[in-house]
Amino acid sequence: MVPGDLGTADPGVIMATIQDVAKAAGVSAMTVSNVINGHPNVRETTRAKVLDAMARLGYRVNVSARNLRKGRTGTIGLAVPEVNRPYYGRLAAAIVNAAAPLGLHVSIEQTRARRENELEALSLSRNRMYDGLILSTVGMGPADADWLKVDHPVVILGERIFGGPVDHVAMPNVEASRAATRHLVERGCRRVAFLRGSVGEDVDVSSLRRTGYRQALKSAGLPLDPGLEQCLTSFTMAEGARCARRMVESGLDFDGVFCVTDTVAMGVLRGLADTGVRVPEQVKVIGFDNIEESEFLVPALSTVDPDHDTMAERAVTLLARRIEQPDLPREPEEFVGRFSVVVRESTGGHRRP
Amino acid sequence: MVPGDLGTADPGVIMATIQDVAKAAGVSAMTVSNVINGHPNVRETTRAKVLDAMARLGYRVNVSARNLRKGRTGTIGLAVPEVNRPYYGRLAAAIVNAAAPLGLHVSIEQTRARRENELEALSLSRNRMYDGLILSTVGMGPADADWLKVDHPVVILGERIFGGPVDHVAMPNVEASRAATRHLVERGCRRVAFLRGSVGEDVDVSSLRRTGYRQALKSAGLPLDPGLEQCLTSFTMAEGARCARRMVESGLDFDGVFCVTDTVAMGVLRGLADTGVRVPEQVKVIGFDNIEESEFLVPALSTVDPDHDTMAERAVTLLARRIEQPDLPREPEEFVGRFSVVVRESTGGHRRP
DNA sequence: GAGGTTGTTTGTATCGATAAAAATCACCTC
DNA sequence: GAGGTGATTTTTATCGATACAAACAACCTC
Repeated sequence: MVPGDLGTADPGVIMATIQDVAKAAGVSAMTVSNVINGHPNVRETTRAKVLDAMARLGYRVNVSARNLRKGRTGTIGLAVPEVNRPYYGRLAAAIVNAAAPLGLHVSIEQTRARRENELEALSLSRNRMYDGLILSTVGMGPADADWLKVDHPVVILGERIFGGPVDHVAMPNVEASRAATRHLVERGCRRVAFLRGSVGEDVDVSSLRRTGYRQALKSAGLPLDPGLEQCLTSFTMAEGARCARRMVESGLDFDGVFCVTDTVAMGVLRGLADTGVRVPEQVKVIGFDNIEESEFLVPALSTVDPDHDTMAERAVTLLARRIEQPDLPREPEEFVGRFSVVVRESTGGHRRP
Repeated sequence: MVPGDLGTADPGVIMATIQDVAKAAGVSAMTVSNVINGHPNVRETTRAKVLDAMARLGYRVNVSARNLRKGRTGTIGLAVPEVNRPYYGRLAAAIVNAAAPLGLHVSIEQTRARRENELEALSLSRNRMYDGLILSTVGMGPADADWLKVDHPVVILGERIFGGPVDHVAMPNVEASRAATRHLVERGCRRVAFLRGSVGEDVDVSSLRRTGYRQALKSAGLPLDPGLEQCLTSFTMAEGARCARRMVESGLDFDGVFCVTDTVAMGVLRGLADTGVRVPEQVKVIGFDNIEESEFLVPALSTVDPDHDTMAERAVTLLARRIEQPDLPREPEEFVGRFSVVVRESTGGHRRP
C-alpha cells in the first residue's frame, strides 16, 4: 500500500486524533500509539481493530505533537549560501539523500554567504526547530567561533576551520590546489595565473587554495608573480569571463589558469573564447569542484573532484551520531575528504579519462 | 543585536522553558509569551524584566510546542525530483527566497521523479509536518488526481495539468516550444530535430513541447519527419551528447535541434563538437529553461526563458493564501507563466542580446 | 488453588506554548 | 470615595502524542 492512504475521510473535516481512533476502536489511546509505533505486545486482533479504525477515520499522526513529546523533530537544517549554485546544489542533493535513510528530513536555509544569516540558522537550530544543523560557514570567521559553543548538534561543512567544539567536514583545499597547479606545470605551463576571491587574514577558500597554488609553483622552481594572482568580486561565470578578457586584453603573459571554482573556470573558458585564445593550445585551464557540467563543456574542463558524496554522507553521519547521543561529549571530529585531479581537454587531456 | 543571542547559559544544561523565565522574572508564563510575540499592552518595565530573565537563562522558544498549540509549523514542503538539477535547483532557490519574507521555511523532499515518492510527500504534508506543499508532479499522472483531493494546501508546479481541486503553476509549454521551433525555422533551418523523453498518453513535458514543435513546423509548411524526433532515456547531458553523436554518425539529415531542456542541449553541443559539426554554421541548437550556464557556453546557447522567479513567487503566494484562509474553498487557480526566447550564438545570434 | 511468569492493556502525567476569559491594576471623573 | 474605562496581568484549559507505571489477563508449575 502506498504510504499515506487517504482512507475515506471527507476532506475539509477536522482531523481525527489518536483519541478519536481509540474511541472508534474501543481501546485506549496508548494502544493506538503502540500500534502506530509498531510496538510488540499488541495482540493481532487488537492491531487489526485499530488499523481498521485508523483507516475509517483517515487518521494521520500530528507530527508537532509527537515532536513536542519526543523532544525531536526528525528534521535537520542545512544552511548554505544558495542551493542553485552548482557546488552547493550537488551537496544539498547528496545530503538529502544521505539523511533520508536515517528518517531525517532536511530543511534548507539560504544564507547568501552572509554572516548574520549563518548565525540566524544556528539560532533556529537552537530553537529546536531542527535536531541538528549542517552549516556551511562562508560569511562567519574564526572570530565567531564562540557562537558554535552550543549544546546542539552542529556540523560545520566547508572551507574554514574553526577551533570550536563542533564536528567539521572539510576539503583538502591546500593539497588539492597544489595538485591542480602541479598538473598545469607538468603539462608545460610556466606562467600560471590564479583566479580567486579576496583573501582575508583567516582561513577562507581563497587563502587556502592560494597556499596550495604557491607551494606548487615554489616546489617547481617557478617564480611567484603577484600579477598572476587575480582577484574576483564573486565566484560567478560572469566574473570569470570578465577577468579572463581583462587579462588577455591587458597583455598579461600567462599560459595556464587555476580557477578557485569550476563556475569561475566556465566563465574563463568563455572569456578566452571571446578574445580568440585557444584552450588548451595557448592557455590551459583547470577548475575546482568537478561540477557536472565540466565534463560536457567545449573544451571539457579539467578539475579537482572533492568527492562530494563522501563529504555529505560523512556530515550527516556525524550529525546523526550527535543527535542520538547528545550527552557523550566526544572530542570534536574532523573529517577531511579525499580528492582527485580529473584531467580533461582544457589541460590537454581527453574528454573521458 | 544578532538574533539568537546565546546569553550566558551554560551549554549542556537543560533548556529553560517559558515557565522558568516566568519564575525568574516574577511574572506569569503568559506575560512572557506576550513579550516573545511582541504583543502590545505589556508595560515597558515588565518587558525589560522578562527580556533580562530570558537573556540570563538563555531561553529559546520550543518550536514544537508552539506548532502544536498553533496548529501551524511555519514550514512548507517542496517536492522536486532532485535539487541539483539545474532547473529544479534554480526553482528551489527562488522558492526559498520567496518563502522567507513570509516567515516560511522550506523543507526539501527529493522524489527522483518517482510517483510513490511524490505521494509520500503528499502524505507528509497531510501529517501536518508542513503547512502546505509545493509539488512537482513528474511521476504522477492524471490517474492519480484523486490523491490531490486533500484538505491541505497544495500547489502543483510543473508541466502536467491536473483536473484536481488544487492550485497549479505551469509553464506555457506549447506556446514556448512553438516559438523556439519557429525561431530555428526563421533562422533558416528546414530539417529541425526534436530531442525529448518518452511521451505517454497524458500531458507530460515531452508531449506538450512536442505539440508546440509540430505546430511550428506545420505552420511553416515543413513536413513532419518522425525520424527527426529522438527519444532520450533521461534529460541529462550524457544522453544529449550520446544522441547527437548517434544522429550525426547515422547520417541523419538535420540542420536544427530543439532540445527539451538546456541540460540536454549542453550535451548536444558537446556531442556535435565530438563529431566535428559546427554550431551554428552547420546545425543550430536551441534549448529550454535558460539555466545560468547557457549564456557562458561556447557557443552560447539560445533558449527559452520561462521566468522561474515569477513562477516560484506565484507558487508560494498561492500556497500562502491557502494556508492563511483554509476554509474559503476558492476556485482552484491556475497560473501560466510568461516566456521569452533568448537568442544567442547557437542559433546565429550574439552572446548578449 | 496459591504463586509466578509472561503478555497485553490502560490510567495518569507530562512535553512547552498559547487562546480566551477572568482578574487585577492605574487612573480619571464627578 | 463610588464608579467607570482602558491597560496590564494572570488563570485555566487545551493542542495531540507518548513514557512510565500500574493493572489486568492468560497460562503454567507445584
